[in-house]
Amino acid sequence: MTDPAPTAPQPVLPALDSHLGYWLRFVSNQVSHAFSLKLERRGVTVAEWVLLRELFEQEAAVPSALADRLGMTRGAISKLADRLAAKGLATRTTDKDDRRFQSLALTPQGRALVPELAALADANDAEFFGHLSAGERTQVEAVMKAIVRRLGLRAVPVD
Amino acid sequence: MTDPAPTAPQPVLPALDSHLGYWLRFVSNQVSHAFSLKLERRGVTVAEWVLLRELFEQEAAVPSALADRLGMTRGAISKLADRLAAKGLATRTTDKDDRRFQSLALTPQGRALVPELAALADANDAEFFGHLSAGERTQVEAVMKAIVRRLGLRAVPVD
DNA sequence: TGGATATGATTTCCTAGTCAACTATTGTCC
DNA sequence: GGACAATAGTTGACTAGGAAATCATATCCA
Repeated sequence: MTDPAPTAPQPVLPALDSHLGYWLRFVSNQVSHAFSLKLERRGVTVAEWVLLRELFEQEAAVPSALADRLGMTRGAISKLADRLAAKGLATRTTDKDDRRFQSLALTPQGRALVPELAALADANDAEFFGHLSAGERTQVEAVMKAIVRRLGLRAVPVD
Repeated sequence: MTDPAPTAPQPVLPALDSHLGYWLRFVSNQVSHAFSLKLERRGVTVAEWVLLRELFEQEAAVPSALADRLGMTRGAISKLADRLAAKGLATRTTDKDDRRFQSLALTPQGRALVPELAALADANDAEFFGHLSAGERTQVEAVMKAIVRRLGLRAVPVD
């Protein structure tokens, strides 16, 4: 660990880009950012899109279950629901039987919007990954799924 | 586009997890989150780590150049520098010749800390990707690098 | 019945960014 | 030489989220 060269005072670090995580984050950030720009033109954020999509498939959903599923806090869901409601895309209704519970549901506008946003998501994915060969695609996807499985990860990635 | 089945009112969306970007973000988020937990124990955030690392290699750096390189605004760098200074990890000095310019540099504590954090980064990467075969690693890395190159992306991924 | 407890949602405070306005300094060019 | 443009950094208003306290409702059980 001696350092005889007077012109090289600091030890060398392992290169940042030697980490696979670095490249993943790099690409992933760019993909997300590009997508957020597309969504922005429709007045929607990525988090909002994720929630809208959940509601589209569930018809009506309980906020705390959504929080679990999306890996967000209940507080965050609460505010997100506020925003969606303000935009006229979703509504809250409190459960008749147990008034602690709410259910969130899409408005007709919200329901109409989701497929359009889904098309943007498809386009975005194609933009970044469409040129990959089928082999590359499945290989990368298999590796990612294996990691998820191995570590027992859950939760839809939001941000 | 008619929908004859009364029990299936909504059209089906392309599955979210059919997107490669979905899996990338999923894994990438988990990697980042795990890393942020490790850093937290040393009282450092991910953004701070990235900046510290840059300073470690550059000896002294101009804030606005860093902002460019890290894909952050000058305002963010300014506040980040505040925090690093408050923690005694970096210092600001204004350029003698052009007093608009500053240069940021690590303090001895900052310099001492970086290799420790780098070890955490190594450990984190190994935790998620260490079990991959050399072939898988290089394959995934090659695909990511190709995407970066193809789209002419720059900027170190921070968040 | 009614008080402790549990649970869902909201609210408040905090952090860490962006954006845009602002300050300070330097350079330009008449 | 002096007004004005350009550039670096800072600041303030705003946004989105997390953590923890709080509010509302329901359940349990003595």
